[in-house]
Amino acid sequence: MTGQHLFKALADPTRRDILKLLRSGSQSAGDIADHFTITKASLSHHFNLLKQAELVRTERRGQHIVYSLNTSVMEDAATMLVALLSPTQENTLEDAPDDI
Amino acid sequence: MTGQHLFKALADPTRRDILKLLRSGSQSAGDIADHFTITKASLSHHFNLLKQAELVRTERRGQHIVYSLNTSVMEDAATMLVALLSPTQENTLEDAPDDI
DNA sequence: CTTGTATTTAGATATTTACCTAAATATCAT
DNA sequence: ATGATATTTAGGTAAATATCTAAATACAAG
Repeated sequence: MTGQHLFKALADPTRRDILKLLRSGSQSAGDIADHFTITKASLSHHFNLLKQAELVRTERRGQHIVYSLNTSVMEDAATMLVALLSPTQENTLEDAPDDI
Repeated sequence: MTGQHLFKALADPTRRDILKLLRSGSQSAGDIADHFTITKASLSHHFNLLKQAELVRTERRGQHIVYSLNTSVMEDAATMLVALLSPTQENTLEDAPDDI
């Protein structure tokens, strides 16, 4: 996992709002759309990016397609973030060469 | 901490590479630039976005400007990510933190 | 105070992205 | 099969972003 898809998916406020919505339970694309002012076509585009990042899963139920959080990716994401930002023990700013 | 700036900053591969570099210690803008093929001007733009997200700090040392990770933001970021993706039983969109 | 080095800012361009409308696909109900 | 509903795909546009070159700023050393 490169993080490319993940962080890109998280970079958009609409997509983060979709994720927030889904925290309270799975919803169909149409139900999700009721919470937004943009068109369903635009939302579908966002759904695609969220799926690409594996942040959500889909399941068809008759006419509806139900979106739900893929919670298993959450730990990976948090781990990735920590890994990205955790400094190694040596070398902090204070240790930087004082080459003034 | 806005989340908007954070995830946007993390969405770009060059900026993530800058952060990875800084994990092993603070470096000046020029030293960082040696690891990339893009111009220093372009990198400066990326530095600005990383600063805006409070992912890095700067300190002037003579002619150099030394960049270092802002590690204090790391826990906030991880917490934010977990909050965004953790399902809840009763939360609605209104209950969700706005600033994620 | 002038010259050299380090970094940023300004202005321009190419690519990417978010959004829209319209059309296509999939399922359900009659 | 026909019509209605739900969702996605296609095609196009406007805004945002990454990048470049050139110019400006900040500091150090002579």
